[in-house]
Amino acid sequence: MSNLTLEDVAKQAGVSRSTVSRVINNHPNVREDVRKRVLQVVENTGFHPNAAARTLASQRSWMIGLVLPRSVNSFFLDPYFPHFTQGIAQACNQHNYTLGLFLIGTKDDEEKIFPRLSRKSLLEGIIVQSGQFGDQLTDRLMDSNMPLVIAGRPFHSNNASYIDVDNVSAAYNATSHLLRLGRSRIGTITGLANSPVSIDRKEGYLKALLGRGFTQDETLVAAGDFTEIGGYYAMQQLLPAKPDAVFAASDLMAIGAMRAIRNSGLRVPDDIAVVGFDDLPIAKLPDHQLTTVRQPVYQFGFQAVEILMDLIENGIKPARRIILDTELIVRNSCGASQRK
Amino acid sequence: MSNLTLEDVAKQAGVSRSTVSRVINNHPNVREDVRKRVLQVVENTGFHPNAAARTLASQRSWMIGLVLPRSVNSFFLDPYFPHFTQGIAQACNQHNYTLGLFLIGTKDDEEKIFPRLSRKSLLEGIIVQSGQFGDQLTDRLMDSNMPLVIAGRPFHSNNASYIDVDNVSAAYNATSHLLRLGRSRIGTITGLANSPVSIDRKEGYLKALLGRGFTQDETLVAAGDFTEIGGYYAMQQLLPAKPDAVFAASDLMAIGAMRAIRNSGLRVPDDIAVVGFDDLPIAKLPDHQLTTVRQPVYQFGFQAVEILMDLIENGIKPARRIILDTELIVRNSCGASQRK
DNA sequence: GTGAAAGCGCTAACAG
DNA sequence: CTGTTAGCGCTTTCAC
Repeated sequence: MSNLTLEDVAKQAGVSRSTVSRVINNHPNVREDVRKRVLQVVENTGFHPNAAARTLASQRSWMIGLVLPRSVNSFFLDPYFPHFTQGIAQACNQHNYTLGLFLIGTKDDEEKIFPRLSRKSLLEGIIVQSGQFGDQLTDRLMDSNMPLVIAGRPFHSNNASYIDVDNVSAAYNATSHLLRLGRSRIGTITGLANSPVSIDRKEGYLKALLGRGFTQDETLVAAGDFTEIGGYYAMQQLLPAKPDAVFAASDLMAIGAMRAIRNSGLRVPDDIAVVGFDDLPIAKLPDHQLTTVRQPVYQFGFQAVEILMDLIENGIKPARRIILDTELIVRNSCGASQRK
Repeated sequence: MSNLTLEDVAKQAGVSRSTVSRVINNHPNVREDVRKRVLQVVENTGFHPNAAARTLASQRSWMIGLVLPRSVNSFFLDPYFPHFTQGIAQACNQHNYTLGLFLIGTKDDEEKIFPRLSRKSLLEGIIVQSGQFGDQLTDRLMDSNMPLVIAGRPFHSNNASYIDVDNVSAAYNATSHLLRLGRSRIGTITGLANSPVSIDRKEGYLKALLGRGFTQDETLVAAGDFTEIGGYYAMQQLLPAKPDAVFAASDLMAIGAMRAIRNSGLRVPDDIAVVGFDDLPIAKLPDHQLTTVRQPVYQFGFQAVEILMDLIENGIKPARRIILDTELIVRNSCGASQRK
């Protein structure tokens, strides 16, 4: 099928290999009729340049990688990731890049895959999902001087480029909203322990409470893991503390929490108001009507790619940092509608 | 960092480039002490072979692609896909292959991406999700004589390799189960129109009904699209026909259907029994307790890769066909537990 | 068991 | 504007 080479096309078009190369790479300095003639042959023969040869000669692979470290095990549980991936894939399509997907399952995988990630001959750049503290892969990637964009601020941001939302103020706003609605025993369900997202969201939550003169109450804080079931258990843990509201660090956990609340015979939002984080499509289902912090997940992925392109084209320093806006979407689960 | 070449390593180890090549490729015919010496240098220098050069010289890229055609727009809505992708990714890790992800969004994407897929210089093989009828991409891929595994039987299986579950008997069993429980007005919510999965599952459903002497009743058939909301609407459409059971072609649709049933003031399973398809983690949530057909989604992905490896190593003919087993998982939504 | 040499198919100066 | 000429870094005969 496609064992044609530049040379073959050149011969058929009666020009040199270089000219064909110029044509397929859209270089100027080719006479219009020659260009047409070559294009014609390319069309007729169905010629496509050999990717490996092109990469080798030009030192550009037109490929980037999306890496999900081991600690991010919710890839297939949290709808967040498919959306995020979708944004990345679309941006790649638009920029004519190929996307490599690296889901790290085990320590072993990590060892095997790392060399593939860090050698420029395969990837021109990497987007890595920020994970938990102690995630060595991210650290090693940061040291590899590959163009790298971290999705979500990393632990040590030593000059690394990343994209994030302002989790602290988002959580602050969400919690403040509950306070304004008159709730006074507000709990929180945090995300995966030791991850920057979780830490930041908890910080925003606390800031709102302390700012209103409340004191920190550890019985109102429960650890989740970003999963629905994790939210369910965390809520069960919270119930004895008699909260009248809860801020969950993800929609999935908020939904789990609502389930736990209802199972215990209480009502949402009458007895306990709930606010989530993400605004995934499920949040707006009539069953949930979840008040939540909307973050532009798709955009998040899309822009991560654009930052990466910038890094690739213009060098990795200075580090680029982008903070996307969030928005509080008020539905019924927080009880706002009932006050009117 | 890694601008080292074989030549550099060779020099440092006092051998020739070929020998180093043999060592890093685990070829026999290298004296043990030489091998050790070379390995030592490789270790010290952190040498990693250039992927592009290797691909060019050996004509092997050690990379496969996962392609989701345009008609498969539920990638980020249906948890099915992340699970499937996870299986593929794990298998790739195990076999030391790199996975390329190609999410086709528009006709334009398709045109741009197709050449990347069909030239062997980038990918050694492809897994494509079977989509709707008229999905040109899949047809073109089948014609490209690239090693290709279709996930879910394609429309025209002209000698293509694919992996699937026996949707007809799975649906037959699910429906028969409802019949055995005494239900007599069983509706179905089909998947995306014009897709083999949907057709097969509907066929199994009908077969069970007809086999029991029922006649086909079109008012008991509603079209969904594999989404939750699609299942919801489809169920609303079904309600006037007063079904006492419904078989949905996916868990997500089954969940949407249950929501519609409850919203209309009816109970599951008392008034209407529900059976789904997939057995995703959400199916077992206490809210749903969904009786469903379990298909091994992760395995599906994993084995798709293994078939592909076989195609790559041993030639694409004859076509390989694998049908995975399903299992009916009985929970509460079908009403089985209440009969005892 | 090891080295020399010839590519793999393309890009990119450099001449002309 | 076009062709010639070197590579890009590796694999793989083929001698020795």
